[in-house]
Amino acid sequence: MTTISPQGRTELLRPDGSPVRVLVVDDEQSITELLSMALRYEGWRIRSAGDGQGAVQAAREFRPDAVVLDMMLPDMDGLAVLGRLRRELPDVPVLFLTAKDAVEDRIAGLTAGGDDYVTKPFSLEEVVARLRGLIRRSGAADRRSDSVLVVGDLTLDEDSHEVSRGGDNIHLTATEFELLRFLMRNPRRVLSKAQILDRVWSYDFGGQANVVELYISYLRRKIDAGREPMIHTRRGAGYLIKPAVS
Amino acid sequence: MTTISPQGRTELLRPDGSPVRVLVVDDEQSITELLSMALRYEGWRIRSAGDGQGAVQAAREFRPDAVVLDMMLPDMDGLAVLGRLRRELPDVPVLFLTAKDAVEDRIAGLTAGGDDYVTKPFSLEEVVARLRGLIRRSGAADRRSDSVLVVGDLTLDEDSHEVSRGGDNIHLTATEFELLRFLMRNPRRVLSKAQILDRVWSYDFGGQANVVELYISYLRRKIDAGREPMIHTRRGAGYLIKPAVS
DNA sequence: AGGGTTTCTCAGGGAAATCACAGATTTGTG
DNA sequence: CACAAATCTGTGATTTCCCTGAGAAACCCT
Repeated sequence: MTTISPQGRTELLRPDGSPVRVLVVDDEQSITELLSMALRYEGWRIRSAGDGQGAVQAAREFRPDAVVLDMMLPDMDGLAVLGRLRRELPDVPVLFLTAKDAVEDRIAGLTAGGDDYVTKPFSLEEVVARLRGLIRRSGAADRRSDSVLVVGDLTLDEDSHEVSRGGDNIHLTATEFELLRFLMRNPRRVLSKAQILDRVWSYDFGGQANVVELYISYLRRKIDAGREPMIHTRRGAGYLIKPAVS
Repeated sequence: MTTISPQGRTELLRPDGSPVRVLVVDDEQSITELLSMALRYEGWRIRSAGDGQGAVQAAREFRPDAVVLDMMLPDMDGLAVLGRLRRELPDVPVLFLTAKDAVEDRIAGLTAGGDDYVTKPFSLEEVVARLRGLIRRSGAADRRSDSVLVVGDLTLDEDSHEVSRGGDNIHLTATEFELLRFLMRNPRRVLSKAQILDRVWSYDFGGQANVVELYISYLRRKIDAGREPMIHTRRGAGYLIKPAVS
């Protein structure tokens, strides 16, 4: 089921109305903390583990609806952990975290069951979106929830990556797409440049903060060009998106 | 009966609307896990067994609509297992898994009754497709469901392996065919290279991920050449197929 | 054995995306 | 109105990703 929280954010709930449960497994504490924060903010219940042992035990006790699993753990091989997790939780989808350059060798066969993966360093927007997709498709959350975000006459389909405004198709690059998704998931809410940077860019991004301005500019050209603007600047505070008819 | 799930995926159901049941028998646990995940994702109910004993017992209790049976089991000869299964489940189709170099004529005799076989190492796309075919033809699922995929003016017949666009017949190699089938079974959905690799190439494929790019390139030459393109690249995300007229 | 076909690796070229930089523009303030 | 701060955007360098030609190896059929 999808509900609208008092703050206007949408969150997934299980069919019985209880919050979705996610287990996060990574040996770097900074990563588990980062992810836990972000995923709790989505309205999910989070448990984390720092090694394979702990992961298996947490799986047994916590009965998560989805797992985020780093493939590089200190005590066990990622595949071994996966096997043990599968025995505990046969139908639970897994989102793998892998190093950028290790993608090809070990992921083979892993995403076949409908699992998914993201490479480190990731952006939170990416992780959250993938997890939402996995949970949605696994049936842990109500299947009626679909993959299309709508704000005014602007739509964004998370499955097909298609964006259109007033019927016109709009092509976006990967970064533009993620930025717009973040805005559209928080309509009518001012998002600071820092929030956007933390959420849309990967956690190790070391560049200039004005990339956000730059990408807002790109988005405006594609989405607001010649139309009633939907993306607004709140000087000194940030940006927000809302339907054109205010 | 064939239904379209909310996500746009098609899944087979039995005439009474309950999910199709499949028993997977293999002594390598990695294989049963891989298959279980993939087949569950098709919307089927799965039970697995690791030897002949377990298979016979599971057949008795679980009453599957189809069986995937490795012919190399530790405790019994494959033929013996088959015999015992047949006694339990006289009309249930069997998909055999055999080593590449196994004696083919023996298998050929077995498949005469409407069964089928796949050689190891297999691709999931292959197993799923064969299984769907067996189930469809056995009558466990509604027979009205047919074997032709259609996207725009492009059609692909899973039985005859014929592909045509706008009336023109197109010859595809085996790999090209499986890639196109996978795309067409997920129209308008972005599929990552990892997903494609996991699904279309065999589970032990250790090669370069750019075979996917290469085969996409081959497909384009045959399908999109001189026409409105149907295969699209989403840079940084993957590929998708959709009708040309958008 | 031999020719045709298919699968796959490798590597070069090219296009697209990302980002830094800097100057232009806007906005709010006194 | 003038100024400063904040924001916007044009330009181009760099990086990343994708496409495809060429050829080697495996396979298949006769």
